[in-house]
Amino acid sequence: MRYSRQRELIANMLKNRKDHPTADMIYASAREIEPNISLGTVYRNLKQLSEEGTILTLETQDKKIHYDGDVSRHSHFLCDKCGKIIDLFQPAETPKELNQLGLVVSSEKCVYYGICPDCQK
Amino acid sequence: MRYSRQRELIANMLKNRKDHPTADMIYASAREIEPNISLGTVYRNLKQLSEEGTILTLETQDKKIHYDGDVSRHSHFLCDKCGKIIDLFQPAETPKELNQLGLVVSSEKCVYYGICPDCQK
DNA sequence: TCGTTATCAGTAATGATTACTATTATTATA
DNA sequence: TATAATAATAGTAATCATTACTGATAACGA
Repeated sequence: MRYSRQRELIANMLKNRKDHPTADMIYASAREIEPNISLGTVYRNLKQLSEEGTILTLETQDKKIHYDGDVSRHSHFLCDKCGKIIDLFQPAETPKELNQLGLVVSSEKCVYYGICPDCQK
Repeated sequence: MRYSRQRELIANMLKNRKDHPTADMIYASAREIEPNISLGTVYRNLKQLSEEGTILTLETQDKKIHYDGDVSRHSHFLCDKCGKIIDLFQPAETPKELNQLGLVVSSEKCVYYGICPDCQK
């Protein structure tokens, strides 16, 4: 993969913020620094960076993909009402500790990613 | 919520199958029994049923929502290559046990849902 | 049985994401 | 350092899963 100023900008922006922005939010921020960057470029690079493992994705109920520049091991809390995303770093991931953070948890979704036995052949 | 033949059909179909179909897959199956059911009806009812907690959703990388009629506590394995979804019932959710199932796990995503402190006020 | 209204079928609209194309920028190599 | 090969880009059009809309139908309490 070749170097590109646009990709570097996008990656750095994600590393320097603690929220979980969508593509259009990143596009808006990137425009302030690189006024001619296009939305397609943002999408393409977000896809590349996430496939590389440089950033993470978070598929939520709002039909938009949220991106996370923090690839350290942590989970997320998603508010069913306002859609807010809260980082959960260990060891705050037991029902007790979640309650102590003031979070009322109603459900939990855990997904593992990798290669299945069929595709390993 | 009123009774509807269409909603009952959709719910029953999901309860009776062990895969994780998308809306259009459910639409196709439903058409075989209820030939005039519309795609909009399928989407509307899937949304209602999942908001109720009768069924679960699984947001994957393929941009389609997958539905699961099994609401018992379990996780999922998602193959990065073929997109296959595999149910993981406890206690098969430790790295060791996942390996014993022949699954090479490269990453893991855990999300909790509920109401955040702000929205509880 | 009747009135209210949730639900439906069918279709149009939405909107996030991807594809396309001519141009520009990176990088390996002479 | 100049050059050729080709990723990557900006700008725009297309895709397609999902939602919204509308007039007709069906559930169900009174």
